[in-house]
Amino acid sequence: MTPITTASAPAACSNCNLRELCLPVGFSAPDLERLDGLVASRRSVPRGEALFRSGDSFEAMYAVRTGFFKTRVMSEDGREQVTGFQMAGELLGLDGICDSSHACDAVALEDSQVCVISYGQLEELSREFPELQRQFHRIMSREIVRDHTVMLLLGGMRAEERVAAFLLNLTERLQARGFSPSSLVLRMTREEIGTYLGLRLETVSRCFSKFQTDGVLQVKDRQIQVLDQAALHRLAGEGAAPAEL
Amino acid sequence: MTPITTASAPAACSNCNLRELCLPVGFSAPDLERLDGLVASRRSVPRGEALFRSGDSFEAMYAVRTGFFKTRVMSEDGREQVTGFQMAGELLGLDGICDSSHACDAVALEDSQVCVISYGQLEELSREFPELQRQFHRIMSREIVRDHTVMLLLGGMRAEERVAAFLLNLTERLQARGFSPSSLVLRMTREEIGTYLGLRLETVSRCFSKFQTDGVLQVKDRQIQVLDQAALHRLAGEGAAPAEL
DNA sequence: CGCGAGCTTGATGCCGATCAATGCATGTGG
DNA sequence: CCACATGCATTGATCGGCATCAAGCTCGCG
Repeated sequence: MTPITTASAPAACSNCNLRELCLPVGFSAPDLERLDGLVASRRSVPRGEALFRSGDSFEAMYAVRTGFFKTRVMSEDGREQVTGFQMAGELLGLDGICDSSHACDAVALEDSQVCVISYGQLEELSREFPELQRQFHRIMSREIVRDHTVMLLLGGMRAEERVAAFLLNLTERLQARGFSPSSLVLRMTREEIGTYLGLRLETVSRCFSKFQTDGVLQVKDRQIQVLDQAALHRLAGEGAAPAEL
Repeated sequence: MTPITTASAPAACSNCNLRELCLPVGFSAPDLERLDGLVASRRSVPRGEALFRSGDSFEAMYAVRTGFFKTRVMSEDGREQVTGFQMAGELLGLDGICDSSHACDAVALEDSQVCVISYGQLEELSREFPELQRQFHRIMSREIVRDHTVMLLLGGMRAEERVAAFLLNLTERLQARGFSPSSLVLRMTREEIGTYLGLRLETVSRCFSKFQTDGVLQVKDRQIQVLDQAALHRLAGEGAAPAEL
């Protein structure tokens, strides 16, 4: 159902530069090699293609190696809700475990590459390596906590707060990957942002414009400069926390 | 920080009538006894008290044995978002794994009792019993999928759709526990429902009234009769699915 | 009995959806 | 190279759903 390019390379966690963000956090060099069996192969997903779709049988999980994804669920009447954006080092497919078939679509927003992680392998290695078991649980737990934060956002925040919180979250994650916290390129359209935040694309656009005239942002298409991070924090509802960076 | 009554009883999964809903799904009788070490103790939580609070250090998870809970997150400015309601057989505390401290509050909506499940124990037994490992992963995965459904609801549905979907979800879960799908007693206030659904309590109340005048529900305080389940499905956004039950 | 918590119902107003027009890239085929 | 289509973004005008404010009700309880 998804016959997509399958580029096989000598996949290995032990020499991957994402290992501090991904599943093998906290592994020492010797153990790391034992982990290499975890990643069966890699897979390329061209921009716009789905890595998996709702209903696909669950066979593996995927760690983003390069590129950018969105996940989305659909309602019966065709409405789309984006449930998250995933970048390098983040795991996709956790939704598939509970009933052996995926519950959402994962779509590449740019040409991407993922590591294919067999769930069966992960189960086995988890029994052998408590550290891996623990880390996997942490990742699932973090996803739950993240979802609760989004529920808070969708349930009660107004448009400007949502957009500010969204941008802050993006910059934090980019920063953890070594990028500047003040300059970013959006990988998604205004509509996709809106569908994530429970807003229309026009509202997202207006927020960007407002933030720009207020001197908080510099917006040029998808290129964003954060001019006043403290203000962004304030807008997102945080109690005037002084940015220490 | 939460010195609450600690009623110790001979806790055991093997003779628990919730074992088909809870962690030990699919265990045969002999293995079940090995699982009894999982539940260290039970704990009673009076109505209105917190089982744990955001920031509490994470030491264990909890399976609801009797009673009813809500979980909630707070924003810095004091707004509350209810992230879920939990009934018998459901697990609380999964949010605590990711950074060893809880990220939400769990509050009893009526006098309740929970089984205390040591996370350390669960890790160990998971290595020994692949079935348990699998079931635990399924539960976390299901929580993620559930959260995505709520995001869909909060992101795009209007008030009546939200309330209808909420009621349907409740009746389904009650039915899985052997209760009637057409008669239920709400354990929570209108305000708590609203805070879950991203609505004000007045709006929730108006929806109930509307459903009643439309002949879909019979509402008397917290006592709800579902008169037309098919209509409720339609209202929740499903494409006129004929209820086969 | 009186008080307060929770619920219902009505009147008004605001935020963001909706509708609509324009601009601006990029791509495509004549 | 131009004419045209297409996708994405911006901006304005109007509208509607739900929040907000307000009043009164019911019920349980000290």
